[in-house]
Amino acid sequence: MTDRRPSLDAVQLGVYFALMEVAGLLRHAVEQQLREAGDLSYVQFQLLARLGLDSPTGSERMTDLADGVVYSRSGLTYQAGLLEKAGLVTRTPSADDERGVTVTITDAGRALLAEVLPGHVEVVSRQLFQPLTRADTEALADLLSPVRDHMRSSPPRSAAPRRRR
Amino acid sequence: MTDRRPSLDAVQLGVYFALMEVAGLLRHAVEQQLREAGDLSYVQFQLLARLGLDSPTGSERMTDLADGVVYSRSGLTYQAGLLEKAGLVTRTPSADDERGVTVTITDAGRALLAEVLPGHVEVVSRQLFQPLTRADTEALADLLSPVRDHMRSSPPRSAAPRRRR
DNA sequence: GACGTGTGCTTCGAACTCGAAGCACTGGAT
DNA sequence: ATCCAGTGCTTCGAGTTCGAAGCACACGTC
Repeated sequence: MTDRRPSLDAVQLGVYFALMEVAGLLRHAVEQQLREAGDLSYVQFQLLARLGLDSPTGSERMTDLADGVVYSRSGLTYQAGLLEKAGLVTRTPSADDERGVTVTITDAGRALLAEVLPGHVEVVSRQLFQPLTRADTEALADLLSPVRDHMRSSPPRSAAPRRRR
Repeated sequence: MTDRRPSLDAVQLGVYFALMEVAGLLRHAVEQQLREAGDLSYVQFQLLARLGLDSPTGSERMTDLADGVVYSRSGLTYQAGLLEKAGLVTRTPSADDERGVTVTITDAGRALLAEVLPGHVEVVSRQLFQPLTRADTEALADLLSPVRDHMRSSPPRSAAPRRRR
């Protein structure tokens, strides 16, 4: 019988730390650029990108958005409020489910997104992909995908068990 | 002449998003475990781990710590204060440089670190490495290392230009 | 050895973040 | 039809985060 107690060897620890450090540094670099280019926080950019680029309709429900960007629901309410105040998105009650709120990107939102995107891409390109060959990038994609899928299968934040009353 | 304007293709975009999502989800999972096991935030754990595991002496200067965990200096002052109040680290003026502050992990800090580490490792192991083979892990290590080194070479946070007076 | 720029850390205020609790609607069971 | 547990979102309070400004020391030049 093998050791049930999982442990991490040096390589694994290295990967873990490197992953977190890379993500942290990248996020930082990106955050700075976004702040300068469009006065957006990273989260706000993520929300706009998700609505403007990933979603065919430009709309999504709050919870899906929150899970998509790995963010707390209450935090999303706050950020969505800011974006709405800035006229970049609109919030409307969902058609089918009266509880739900649908967030939709506005034309102004799309315009701002288009404005900051080149610089954003530039930073990511330089920081993340410069040291990687084409083949490296593809290898990385193949390695990260299963991990992401695996992690997603864990119950998402929104499914956090509620306190028993 | 190739296009000077960097752009990201679908694969690169996927890698970028996957990377950030994986890091975010992993951080979350780990954060929960740490909170339950030892009432530590992720940052606090990182600080203790860096002092207790990476540093031979168990000490490091504030700025190095801040850069190491990708964190603002002022934030580090705050967290170091909390850790000190909890008796997990000590802060003493540096011997050679009167401006510097050396942070050192205490025995209590080491004890707590040892206590939460197994659970931490367990979470990382399950969330991050379960879908990866041994070879995958090594490949990932080889891919992330150059990226991390590349990013580190950019001026660190602490070197942020100060406002001209 | 006095000056002045640079660096290390802290303080400060404002903004952000989170989970818990609360409110509103849904959908299945009775 | 009524209940009630489940879900979607917001509100709330407490804690955290950041950059800018401030203070103290270091190290170069003169």
